[in-house]
Amino acid sequence: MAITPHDSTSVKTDRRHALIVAAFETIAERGYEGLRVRDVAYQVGINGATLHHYFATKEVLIQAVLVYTNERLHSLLHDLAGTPVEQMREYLRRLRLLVRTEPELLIVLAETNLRAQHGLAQSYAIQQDAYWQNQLENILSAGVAQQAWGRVIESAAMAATIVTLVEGAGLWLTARPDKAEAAIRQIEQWLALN
Amino acid sequence: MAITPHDSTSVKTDRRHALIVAAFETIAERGYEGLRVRDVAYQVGINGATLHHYFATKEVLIQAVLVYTNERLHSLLHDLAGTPVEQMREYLRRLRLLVRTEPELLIVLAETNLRAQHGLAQSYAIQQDAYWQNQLENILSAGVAQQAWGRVIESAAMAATIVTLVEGAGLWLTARPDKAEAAIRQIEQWLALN
Amino acid sequence: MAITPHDSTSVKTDRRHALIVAAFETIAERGYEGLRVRDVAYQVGINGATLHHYFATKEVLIQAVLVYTNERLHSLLHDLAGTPVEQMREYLRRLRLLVRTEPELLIVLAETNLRAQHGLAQSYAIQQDAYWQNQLENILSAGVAQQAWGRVIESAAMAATIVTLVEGAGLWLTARPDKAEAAIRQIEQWLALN
Amino acid sequence: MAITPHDSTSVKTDRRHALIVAAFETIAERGYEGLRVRDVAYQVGINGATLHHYFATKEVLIQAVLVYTNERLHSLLHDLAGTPVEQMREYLRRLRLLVRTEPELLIVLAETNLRAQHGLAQSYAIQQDAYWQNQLENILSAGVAQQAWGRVIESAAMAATIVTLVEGAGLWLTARPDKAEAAIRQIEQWLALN
DNA sequence: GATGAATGAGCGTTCATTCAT
DNA sequence: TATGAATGAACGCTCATTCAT
Repeated sequence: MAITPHDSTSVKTDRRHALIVAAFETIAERGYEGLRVRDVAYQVGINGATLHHYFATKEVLIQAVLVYTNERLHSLLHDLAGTPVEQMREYLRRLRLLVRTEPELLIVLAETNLRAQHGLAQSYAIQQDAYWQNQLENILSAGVAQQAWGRVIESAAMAATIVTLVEGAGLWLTARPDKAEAAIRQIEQWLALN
Repeated sequence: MAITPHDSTSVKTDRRHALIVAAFETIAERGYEGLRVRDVAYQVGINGATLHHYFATKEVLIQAVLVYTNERLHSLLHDLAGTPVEQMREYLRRLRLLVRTEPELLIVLAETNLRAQHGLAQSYAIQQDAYWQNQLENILSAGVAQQAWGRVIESAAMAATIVTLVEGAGLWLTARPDKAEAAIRQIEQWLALN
Repeated sequence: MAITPHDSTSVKTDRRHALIVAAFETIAERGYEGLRVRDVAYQVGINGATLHHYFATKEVLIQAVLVYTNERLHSLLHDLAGTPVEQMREYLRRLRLLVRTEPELLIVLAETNLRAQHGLAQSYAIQQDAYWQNQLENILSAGVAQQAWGRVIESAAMAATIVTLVEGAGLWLTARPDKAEAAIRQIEQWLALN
Repeated sequence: MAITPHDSTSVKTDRRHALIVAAFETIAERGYEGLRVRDVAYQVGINGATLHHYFATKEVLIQAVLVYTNERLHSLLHDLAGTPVEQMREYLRRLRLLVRTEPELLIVLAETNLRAQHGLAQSYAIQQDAYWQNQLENILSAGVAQQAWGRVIESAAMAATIVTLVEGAGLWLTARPDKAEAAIRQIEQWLALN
């Protein structure tokens, strides 16, 4: 049987990751308003001071959460195969799953975008939002070339609308999760995917 | 005829209102995260302790801001006259004006709805959101009866979509005000108002 | 019998003064290294947070201690009457008294000057030191004009030497108080005052 | 002939010495108030924890700095040859050089003596100070026996004055280096060495 | 009603020290 | 010997709230 030494590098990475996730969950649950570094540390079973080994300041931790959040969000766009119609169908399928199993993601996204309106990490938020919209636009315009959507649509405007709508639904994922479902159904209708 | 001095009741009311407005503006600028009762008090020229004569706790002040915000928001729906088409046209005109001249309103709405996801004043937020959506739905269904929208629409879904879309745009009013304009234009297109 | 209401202004001034004195004494006893705002507050019987009502930051408190220290030190130079010889005699008498009854003053002066070498409040320290030296030089040169010192002295150099010597003695007031006495005796000898 | 690698004892000694020097320089630059063991360790290229292999506690490191400082200071008294006049001339020449090229030494001495007033390593400071004064007194009294100083001086008092004056000048080496030069010139004048 | 003073609880952060590897 | 990880105790400071005047 092979020796499987615990790789010390990954231990550190793991703990960093655990802290990011704990902070992420705290933000989802209590918002930035309720984020306390001590609590985050306790959640992963370490002392409040130890957290500063991994993240020099609270703000650095938050930035790591931002990256984590956008990575997860953008991963919904990865490896979409087939025709534009198939790609959008798959994308909306993933979105639906996300809303049901990981609503925290869209909540944290909302928290982050709102925070950006007050100047914190604003340019990063804008950039990530633009990336999302562009990716959708690419799929949509490919479909337009094939007259795939069953009606005339303007790719850029539709992409913007989808993004804004999903972001708006993210504001309500705890209190009114049905709003997200309604939004997704609406998108399906616009693209004649139902 | 007797002199009618500014009676003390209205003085109190005025000051309460001034405090609500100051809190509202602070939330718009810095978010709930950056709301300090002392700052609010200083903005209206009173001592931080004096504020507690008007609002027992910070939370009570915030609730008053909630009421104020929703009143202003719902006032966009007041006195809409004429046909459903005219009513929607007027409503969107008002919305456009709001976005340009008082973006704070939608920003505070976003802050508030997000906060409600963490359990604070959640039922109130749900109720106000439902009121907004219902009012729109009423206009839209009246239009449907007259085949006013140039195409087949489902009133309830359309009302929900409009509300969610505007709320989503509210997340971006500082960093990307163009998103709100795009959303409104999109709504006009759905309703064939352009 | 007259009513003697407790003047609220002086209450605030008194507490500010008490905090300055408490900080002064802490510095004398433990140095800047051992100065804790909480301890200072507790010494005057108030909560650590309350101290910040009177001094916004620790640094502001320290600056107030600096002013207090230099005022007390320079007060030794006030109202020196008579001939230059009499003035110096009186000055050294006061210095001797100070060393015996309030050695803290010269210790805090040493702490402060040393701290200034690391850049903190340096210009203030230089200015206060220059004032001290100038005042002495004025007396000494007046005496020179009257050939009062029994021998030829160079006023500026003598003033500088006296100041530096007293400051050096201040480094030892706890462990070797005799060094201050020796220094003063030495000065008397230079000026033929004994 | 066998290879004689840098034996481990001297490696350890070297590193200890490097740490002492680094601590010494940090104290000169930022005072005891600004001394951080981590910083000292990083300056010599080791981890903060590793420093504790060489010095069990911060206080032990500081004591080593004390010894180092006094050794360097007393080395100015080594190998003074010739007549008392020649010895004092040489001593003051060295002192002048020290002030210009290694002001840190007198600054750290001041920091250390001041710290001793608060009870830390007090007896050691007293002892070292006494040694310095005695050595000077020996030279001065030898000169007195030869009527070397051009005037009547009291060896013990003069030695004490010189030490205190130099210590006082040490308080100002950064902000007012001219004070040290003035002090040395004054000493030369007292001993008719100019 | 209005205020200055006061407070307790808590916050993000620092740092000398310990310890398993 | 050397280190990264971890910790407890503390620090300066903030803030909503209370209270006597």
